[in-house]
Amino acid sequence: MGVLERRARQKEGIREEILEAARTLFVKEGYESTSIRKIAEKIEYAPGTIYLYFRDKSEILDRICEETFSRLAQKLAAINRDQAAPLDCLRRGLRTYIQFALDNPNHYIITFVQAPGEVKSGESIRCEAGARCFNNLRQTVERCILAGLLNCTDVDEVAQALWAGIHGLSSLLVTRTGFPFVEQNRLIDRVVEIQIEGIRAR
Amino acid sequence: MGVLERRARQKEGIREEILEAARTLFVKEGYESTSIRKIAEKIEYAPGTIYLYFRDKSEILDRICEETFSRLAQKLAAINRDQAAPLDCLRRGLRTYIQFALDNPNHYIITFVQAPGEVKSGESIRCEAGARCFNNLRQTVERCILAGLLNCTDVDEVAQALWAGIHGLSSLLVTRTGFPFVEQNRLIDRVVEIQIEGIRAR
Amino acid sequence: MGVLERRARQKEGIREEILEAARTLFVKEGYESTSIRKIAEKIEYAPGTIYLYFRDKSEILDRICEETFSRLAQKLAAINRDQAAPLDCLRRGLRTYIQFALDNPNHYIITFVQAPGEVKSGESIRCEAGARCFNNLRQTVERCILAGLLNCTDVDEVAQALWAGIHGLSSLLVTRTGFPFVEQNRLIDRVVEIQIEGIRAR
Amino acid sequence: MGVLERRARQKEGIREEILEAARTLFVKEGYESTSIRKIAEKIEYAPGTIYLYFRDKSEILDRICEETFSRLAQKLAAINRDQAAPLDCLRRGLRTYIQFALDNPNHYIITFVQAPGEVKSGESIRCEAGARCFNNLRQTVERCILAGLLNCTDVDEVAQALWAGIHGLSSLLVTRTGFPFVEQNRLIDRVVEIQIEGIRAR
DNA sequence: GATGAATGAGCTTTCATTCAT
DNA sequence: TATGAATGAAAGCTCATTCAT
Repeated sequence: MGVLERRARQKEGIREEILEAARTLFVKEGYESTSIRKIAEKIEYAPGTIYLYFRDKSEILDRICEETFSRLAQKLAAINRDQAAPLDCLRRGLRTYIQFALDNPNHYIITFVQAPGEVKSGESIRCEAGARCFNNLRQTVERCILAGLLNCTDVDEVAQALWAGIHGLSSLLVTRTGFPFVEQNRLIDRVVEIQIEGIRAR
Repeated sequence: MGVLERRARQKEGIREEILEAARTLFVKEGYESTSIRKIAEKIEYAPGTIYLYFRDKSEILDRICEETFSRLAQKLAAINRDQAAPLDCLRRGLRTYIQFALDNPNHYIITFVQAPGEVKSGESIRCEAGARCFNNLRQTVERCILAGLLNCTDVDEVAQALWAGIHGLSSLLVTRTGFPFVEQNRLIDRVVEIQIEGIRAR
Repeated sequence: MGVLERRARQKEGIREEILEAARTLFVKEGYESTSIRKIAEKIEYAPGTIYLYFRDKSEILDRICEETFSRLAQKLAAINRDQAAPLDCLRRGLRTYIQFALDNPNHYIITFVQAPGEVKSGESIRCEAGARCFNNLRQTVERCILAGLLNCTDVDEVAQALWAGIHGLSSLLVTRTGFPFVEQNRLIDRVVEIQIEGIRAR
Repeated sequence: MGVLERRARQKEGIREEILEAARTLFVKEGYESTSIRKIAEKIEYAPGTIYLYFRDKSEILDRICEETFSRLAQKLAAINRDQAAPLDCLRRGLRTYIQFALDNPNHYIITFVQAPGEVKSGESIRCEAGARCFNNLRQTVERCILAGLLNCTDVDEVAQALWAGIHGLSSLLVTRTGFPFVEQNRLIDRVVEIQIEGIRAR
């Protein structure tokens, strides 16, 4: 891409370009191995330019995580607003979560998989944002319990258990790409059904 | 004890010290952020000394992963050999896996959580070793299916779904230590029961 | 030299400064013993700065050799174009070669004296460039042979023998500076005359 | 080679083994790139053992050079003692020098080619030893002059010019092994004849 | 806003050398 | 005599970051 074309880009788009480039590189090379230089090269700007948009490298990571949480929370909130049968809502919520991970593997890995200890700053921010995200799942579970559909009445216990199930599948699918998984949709169906069947009152 | 023997033990001791220091730092700071210098400092040796025991940095990681897989595989194999009711075996296998993660959080994170892409060398070795590890779970599932106890007859499908469930819980518990989980044992019980109830034939 | 003075230097001169410093050090300390740090120190810049101008250490060496070959080839080519008596051309060519070595001892040592085996990269490039350089001498010899002036008609044999003679003198003069040579010009005259007399038809 | 065989070697042979291994490595890898460790490995001893025989690395280099000069000087002295026709003696001296270089390329490169500046210690020793070596050639030249056979009566001037010629050929042949030289014996004959013809009185 | 030259600290790794055994 | 563990220094190189322009 030539200089002129680059100049023609929307100026306010640079921030997004940086985030996108960083996201890709953070996952492909790892956060530590991704240098500001490489990000700058990818978007064809000088290294110094990055610092006009972000305080430092870790802030880029923070923004990526925030953005991820926010987008996932939005998707889950939409399901919450749905008036369908609670158990169907829950099922759809689980699927939505998994699908989000598959659709945004880079986002997911950076935000949900990488151990927080690997990153210096912004941890609390991300945890709080993660909690907001988690609350959507929690509310759907609550509706199921209020409707007497579950075999356990502790909202948090169930919500956390479900989160564990779908996070496990999501993280394995996006990080262990070399593993010989059975056909993906079948596996997703199975995991979701196990969770639903496993909590249903009988 | 002869001089040679004592020397050999001393040497072995330093090796272990290095591995232990590395394990801690790899998790606290991440593999990339952990420098040989920092490991050497922690055990109060000169940086060069590390190279008397390990070819390079990645070999340290390889040894840690190998050790982890090997220890977990051993635990799971023991359960496989048990002649108890298949479903009980399975239940115990799931618990054992989770407990292993809780007992060896550093091992678990490095080996199972960190995205393989973050690490250059030894990947295939670790993946193969991981597969061996997974096979133990698979065999237990097979026994359950042969006994007609499950609602699904695809061994791999079930085994992978179960792995997802327990890996999800394990990784969340060891990496999201700041998250307000419900009482740990209760959560573990719940997750295990969900998986078992979710696959049981009715 | 102070910081201000350094700042005042032409930016485009830094490349040359690096090359000059490297040339000196490569000869004084040897290529291997010359560290990037030492080069940087000599020109009063940070080590990393070198890498803004050269990909790595061997590229500095490559540039120095290239430059040397190119400059010598140019000088020799000029003599080739001369229409004087062939034997006079040849005599002048030999003198020019020796004078070049004396005028650029560092260039000469690095490019012609240091054993190629000591250096890993760029070897073929330098050998090829050296061959181009040698061809100029070869052409002058050819003219002498075609004019029936020599006692041997094998162009390569004569050219290589002459090269040996003048390279021997050049390399001794620039490397064995402590040796009690007779007065330099007299020695040069003698060597050149020996070569010319030694190949002349009688 | 096993440990037992190694133990069986003559103890006083270790010094020689070290020198031989060092000689090979110094030329193949360069002095700087040859580590004490590599020398020790090659002879299957511990690094520390080297220091029982040599004060430091540079002393190894010194001993190699000394040995080389001594052996060459011996060969040339033998020719000096010969009572043949002076010019024949000289011719044989030149050939002997070149043949020595070809027979001991490693020795020759280390001692005569590598710029003295590349090496820190022992320089004066080697130069002095080199001078002793040179004196043999000088004496043969003197005999030729006393017999009125040469076109120049300055012993040093002629001797140094001859040294230049044969050193040039020798160093090119042993260092530029990739260069497409004409058949070696023909080239040697030519160079020797050029030197002899170039100094002969007419 | 954007540049890119420059820095200083840090990296992994190798080295010559020492010394207790 | 010989070992080999250990060291401190230094290597080549990359980094996040700054700042004059």
